[in-house]
Amino acid sequence: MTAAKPRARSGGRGRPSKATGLDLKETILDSAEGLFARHGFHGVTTRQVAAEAGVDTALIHYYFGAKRELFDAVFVRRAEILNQARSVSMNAYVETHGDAMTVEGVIEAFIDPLLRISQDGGQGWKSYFALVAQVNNTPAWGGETMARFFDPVVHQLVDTLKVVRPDAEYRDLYWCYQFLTGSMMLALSETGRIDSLSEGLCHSSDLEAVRARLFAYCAAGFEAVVSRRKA
Amino acid sequence: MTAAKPRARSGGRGRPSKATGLDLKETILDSAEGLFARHGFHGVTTRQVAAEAGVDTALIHYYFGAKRELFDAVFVRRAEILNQARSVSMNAYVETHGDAMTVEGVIEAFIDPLLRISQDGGQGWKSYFALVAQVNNTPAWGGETMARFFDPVVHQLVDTLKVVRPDAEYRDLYWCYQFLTGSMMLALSETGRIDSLSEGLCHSSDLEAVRARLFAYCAAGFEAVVSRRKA
DNA sequence: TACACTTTTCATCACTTGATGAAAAAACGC
DNA sequence: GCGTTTTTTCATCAAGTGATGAAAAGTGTA
Repeated sequence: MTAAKPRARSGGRGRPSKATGLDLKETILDSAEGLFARHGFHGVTTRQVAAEAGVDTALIHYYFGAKRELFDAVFVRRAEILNQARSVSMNAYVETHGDAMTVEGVIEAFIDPLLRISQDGGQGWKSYFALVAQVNNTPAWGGETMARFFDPVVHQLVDTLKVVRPDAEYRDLYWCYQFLTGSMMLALSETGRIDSLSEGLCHSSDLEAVRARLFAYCAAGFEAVVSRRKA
Repeated sequence: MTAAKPRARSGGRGRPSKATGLDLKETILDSAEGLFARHGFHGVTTRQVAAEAGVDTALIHYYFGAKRELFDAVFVRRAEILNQARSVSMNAYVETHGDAMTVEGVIEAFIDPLLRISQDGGQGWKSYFALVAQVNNTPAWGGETMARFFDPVVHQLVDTLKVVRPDAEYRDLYWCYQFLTGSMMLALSETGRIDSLSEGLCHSSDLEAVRARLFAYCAAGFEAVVSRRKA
């Protein structure tokens, strides 16, 4: 599809295209990311990745080894950026609000970085979120992969929520997190389903609409579960 | 794994194994369902399906044609049962409650049939829900598939909610439905992620715990979005 | 038994898959 | 320039892919 000429390098501008190998590596990761996001791990062949990156098949194995290692490289590339952004956001919220923290505020600090990155980060990030959503729903090996990369920041969320609502049970917090992540991931993956379902009334690419509703939605659901259990 | 002997028929009990073809067809669908649910469409080969069903590869093509048609047969087999159960449940709720309908009641009538079926329907249904969840997060062809089978009952939900909250905007209703379905599908697919995340505190197979929280969670989120937009 | 019909198996095809070793090309150090 | 190392291409392999036609086995009907 987006076929690249075999030897088109880094824009032909600025530095005299010194780094020959490194940006090809990134190009391969970009192509793999988009394809994996659309068709899943097994739905993509190394030849497709190579073709879209404008590169020989063997080069993929030269840089990344086996196909699964390529996938992991795609997954890990943005995971750390993501985790750091969320962690920073939540820490900032805790520091600036102190005793005035609210459930909705904490949830917003947890989700909003992802929305913002998706809005400002270009197509690569959108593909990545679709990829994560897919992995999240893969029973076979998705669970371990998600846990390996995203457990710490989730625990940070749960612990912060526990500070805001000290009488909440951890069981409830974890269940509510699961509900939250289901909604969030589906929104971030922008499947386009809501577009046809609502007959054009909503657009899954309209993350501003998500922002205007998701925080309040999750926070209210959250409070309801916690208080109901308390009663 | 669950290898079946090539000629083990319908339990060896009761009728003298008259229906030779039809129950083999079901056996193939069962095997395909489980494998597709775990590894996705592209992660499964017709040979694997045949092996687990204890059947020759060619028989799959004899009954279902191409691999994709097999997948569609798996998908459609339970979709109608599902839709009817939900439709019946919602109609019953509307009839029995009339003016006393609540948002939470409608949502429960929409979700609870799925939870009940998953609890009482055996492993086949659990696999099926995992499969649907996976399709729901597949950008390539998942959207059309979901729309084709599940749009009507969703519109029924949205319309009923509109009756309960006449001043709500359809845009909000559709967005809230998307949040709801993200949570619901993740819960139904029982990925096991919450088990390790909560360090044993929660179990994704515990649908009773889901029932005790999800309805209230979604309903409260719902009311919050609707009333917030009104203000 | 003979016949028609359906179901199941067997053998195989044309093609794709992930992967590799060796050669070629490019980049680098001097 | 020259030797070395890294990067990229080429040719190819062994295994597996979905699919099919023809034969075999089974089933029902006279």
